[in-house]
Amino acid sequence: MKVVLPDNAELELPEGASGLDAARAIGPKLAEQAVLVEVDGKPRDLRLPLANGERVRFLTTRDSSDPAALYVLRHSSAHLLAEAVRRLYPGVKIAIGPPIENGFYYDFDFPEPISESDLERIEEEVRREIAEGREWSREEIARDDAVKRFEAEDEPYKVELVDTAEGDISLYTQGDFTDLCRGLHLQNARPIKAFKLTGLAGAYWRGDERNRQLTRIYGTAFYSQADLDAYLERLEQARARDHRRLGVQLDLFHLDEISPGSPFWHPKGAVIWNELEAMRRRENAARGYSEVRTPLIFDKALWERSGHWEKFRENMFLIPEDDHIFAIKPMNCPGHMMLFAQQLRSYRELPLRYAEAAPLHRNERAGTLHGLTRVRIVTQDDAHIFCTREQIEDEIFGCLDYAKFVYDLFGLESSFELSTRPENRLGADEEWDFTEAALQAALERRGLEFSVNEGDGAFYGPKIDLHMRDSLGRAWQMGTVQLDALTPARIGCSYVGADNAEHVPYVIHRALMGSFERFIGILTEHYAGAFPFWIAPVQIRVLPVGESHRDAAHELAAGLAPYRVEVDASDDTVGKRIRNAEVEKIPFVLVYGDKESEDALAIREHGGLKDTLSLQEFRAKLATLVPWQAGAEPSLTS
RNA sequence: GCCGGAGUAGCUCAGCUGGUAGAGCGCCUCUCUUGUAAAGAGGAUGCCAGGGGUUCGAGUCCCCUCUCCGGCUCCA
Repeated sequence: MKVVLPDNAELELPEGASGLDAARAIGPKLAEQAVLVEVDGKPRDLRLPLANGERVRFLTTRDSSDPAALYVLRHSSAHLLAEAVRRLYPGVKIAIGPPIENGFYYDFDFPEPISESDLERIEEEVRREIAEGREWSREEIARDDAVKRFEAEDEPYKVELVDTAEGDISLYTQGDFTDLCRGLHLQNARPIKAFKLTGLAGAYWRGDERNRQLTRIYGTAFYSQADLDAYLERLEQARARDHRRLGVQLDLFHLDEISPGSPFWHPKGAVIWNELEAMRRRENAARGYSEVRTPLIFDKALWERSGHWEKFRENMFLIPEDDHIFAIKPMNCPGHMMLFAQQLRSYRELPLRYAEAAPLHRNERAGTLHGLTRVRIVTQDDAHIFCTREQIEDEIFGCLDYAKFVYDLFGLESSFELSTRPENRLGADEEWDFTEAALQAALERRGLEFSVNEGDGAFYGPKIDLHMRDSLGRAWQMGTVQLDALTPARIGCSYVGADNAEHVPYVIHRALMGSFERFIGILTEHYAGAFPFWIAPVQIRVLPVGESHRDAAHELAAGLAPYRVEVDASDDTVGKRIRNAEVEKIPFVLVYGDKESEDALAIREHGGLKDTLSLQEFRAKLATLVPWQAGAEPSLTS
């Protein structure tokens, strides 16, 4: 048989030859260094046979940053970890140990709990294994034999995995350790040049909290020590962008245990908030939304009608009052629907778009709070659009266009996800066919790349979510656009159609930034605290050189209205005051002394770029930095 | 809610095996009046998260609670 190499050359091989055989046929060095073979673009274990006509490409230890090559390295590292743990902790049961984005983990059921201090000795044991040398071999066995084998070893988790595994059962063995595993694995442990255990955590068996909690050991591995060092360095830098750290450093907000998950916004943080709020109002007005205000607390009766009482009560803050109970709203929808339902509505009023950025409260489970990204007070840039069936696609399109406008304004990279009908749902399949198609059509019409999350929609309709990552790579949901064909009827929303009959409107729930709290958290990390001019808490700082320049500096600052300008007339040296402004990440510093005048301002941008401009020129430059002043008037793209 | 870790000055952190608390930055005062990332000198600052216990004596050891951190689970 023949296989095709990347340069299109054909390689003649005996029937049934493996990837490793092919590598040997090309050269001993390649065979030694190969870690996997890509067949028609898909990774395959070197030990598996190739077939006639397949296009092959070898990845070697030199492809040290290739995700597939790292995956193999880390998968094998996980097996070394399991071997070490079994040797050091007799009686431990092993569960699963896959490679993940930046490393790998392995889940164990320890007879006695272990702590972080144990990691060091486990790590040493793995290093010893690597030094001693390990080779992996692969075998395929019958399902029954696999069950017997793991029962004999008293490995109940493995038995369960064999039971639910699909396809052939394969085993990989290194040293005296054999694991149920689909692969792929290295030929031997030599390529593992850097190995590090990074953490310890609890994790439920099969990700279900009703199951037993296992101990998960996280680690990472690289093809070189330098790669590991670089990875740790990147992590360190990412921590410097962490909004929780920057929030305190830049005096934006703080949290206090007197009200967990509820930030205190300091003056500088409030400036950012208010700029976002101004943007929200300006855009909403331009895009045909009406601002409304609805109560913060409602009688439990409303939540019973909306369905929240049944589904969301655990997350609601309740206020008992004599013989009935109020609840602080965790969402705006019921209030907006009450508002809609208060009058007899005509189809001529639709689409009707209600916007409200009210503070919502959600009693999140203890242990889930996280800086600004997981809070108990959630101020969504919320809106509800009441529309007819025919208007759905256009309205979804409008939401997506708006979302894109907001994200582009900040240069944020987001991913759109379409979530479709869940198993547990209400409504006929034809209805879901229609609504899912409408959402997809809107996504395509707006030209957005999106992924599909099958079965992850709400029980009342499909949705489109926007996700972003924080500085440490954790994904957070930001915006959401959801179609709801159920709640409006429950609250009693209806309108009179052209046919003079009563109809229930569809409602689109949508928040684009998501919440101000989370959005500012993500923005802080995105900009590493150096906010763009238009939302910077302090936009310009004027530094009078000496005492005699202070009055002129104040005049200059006044002349720069309405920008947010401060004069730093403290006794510190000019050098120190510049440093302070840099540390505070203020966009512009004007040093004002004998050499400066309105015709010649000494301008320093954050980062050190210097320029001399007249006041007029400087103002013209500033105007270009404010999106809606620079002629970027909002417009519906279509 | 679960597993593991941590809470010391406004911030970042030191405080070994128990003997009553420290540094740098910041803050205050004084001197200097500054030219593009740190002038100099002096000073103040703590319920050592909260509560209970062991001890002659607890920041340090034990127990409980709260909060935070890393995960898991959850997340309309």
